[in-house]
Amino acid sequence: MATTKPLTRIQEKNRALVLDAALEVFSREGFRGATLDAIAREAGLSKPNLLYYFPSKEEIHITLLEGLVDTWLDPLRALDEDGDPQEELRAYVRRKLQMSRDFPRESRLFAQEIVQGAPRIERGLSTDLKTLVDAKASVIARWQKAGRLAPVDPHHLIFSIWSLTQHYADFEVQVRAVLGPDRDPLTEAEAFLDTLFTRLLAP
Amino acid sequence: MATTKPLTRIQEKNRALVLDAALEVFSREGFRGATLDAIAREAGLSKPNLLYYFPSKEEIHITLLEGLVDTWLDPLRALDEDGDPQEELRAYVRRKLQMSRDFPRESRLFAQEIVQGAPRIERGLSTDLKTLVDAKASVIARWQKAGRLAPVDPHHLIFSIWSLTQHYADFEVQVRAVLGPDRDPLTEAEAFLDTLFTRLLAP
DNA sequence: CGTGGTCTTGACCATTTGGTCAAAAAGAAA
DNA sequence: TTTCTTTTTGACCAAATGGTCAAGACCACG
Repeated sequence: MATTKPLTRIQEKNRALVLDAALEVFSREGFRGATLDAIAREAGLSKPNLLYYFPSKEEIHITLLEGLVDTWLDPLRALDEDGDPQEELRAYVRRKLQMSRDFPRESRLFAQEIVQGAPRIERGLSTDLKTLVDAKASVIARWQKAGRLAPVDPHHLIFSIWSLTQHYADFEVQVRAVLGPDRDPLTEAEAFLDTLFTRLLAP
Repeated sequence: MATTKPLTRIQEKNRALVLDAALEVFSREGFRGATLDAIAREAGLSKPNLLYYFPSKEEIHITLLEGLVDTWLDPLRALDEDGDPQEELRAYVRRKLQMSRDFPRESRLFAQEIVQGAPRIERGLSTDLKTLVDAKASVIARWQKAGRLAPVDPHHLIFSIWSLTQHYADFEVQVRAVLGPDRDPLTEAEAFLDTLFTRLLAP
């Protein structure tokens, strides 16, 4: 097992610097489009210096994605079976939308990875992700069985939340192009999605 | 203006061959990840031969995207003001979902382009796309004013259709990973989305 | 046939890019 | 200061990649 040696202060700082720069570049250019030079420049380090902190471009990418999946699932984890079903789900939508607002780069990085067949995170997909989603789908199913929620397929309900919220981060350029420069997509989306899910979830 | 010379039969055939191969490779690997060698191999041509039909990698990509935007908007164009509002919109959803089933590569290619900021189709976005969407949004608004549709924001309604339907093509790997191998995502989606929009659109 | 255009390709090239290395420049510890 | 470790970098390298070119193969048609 990896006997993770404690990182020095400089290592701590510079690894974070690299990861942030890499997030910026990877999310903008994709894995293949991102160059080590570009990441190094963005991080304010020389290329060899960058490779002193990470052994390879791929390693940076993997590190980034691994940290991501967890954060990504947090809002779903917070779904509480003991709460009010409709309010719990609407709150989930709001949390996801908030992530599109606060972490668009992360959302796009993740989206690009999935669109390309998730070559670097298959593991996390079929295990961690599926496990959690199945568990929460069961919660939703129980709510429905108790008549507290409309009987729509729980898995697809979750997909719909993902797609509707992430759309505003991943396809931001398109949304802005269509709405024009004077409208605020995310604020409007919040109201729209609240209406949508209120109508969808009522028993 | 481009005095488009008539293409020979061989040109016709091989250009189509190249475009199909390019669609396959671009949609799988992204623009930067796709190599001319890979496209040539997929097309069954030599690299110089490929470049005999298209002057550059970028030109192939652009040709592909231009042909795409139109096809992409067809289902929306078909939205008919004189039809039944709810049925028209549900039919639009079905058509878009059908495209996710029939043309997932096209969907993914388009998605990747947008996620990366649409560097190669900005023109089409702020003109063609916006124009058409604004027009159809007006149609929806009139339907709503007549009390034939729930008063939800027309633009976001259209976004929701895009995101929900394209999700099944663009994030197919994720959807399959979560649903497991025995479920058919698209068939289930059709039923789910029909329910969703029935509930959302009722006045 | 032959001839003029179309199509195809092997060899080649310049640039980009991921990654290495040895040696210099900081730090830390004494 | 001295010494030992950690950081930093300029110079390089090999492979990959987009693209060129001249010459040959193929083809239509008078």
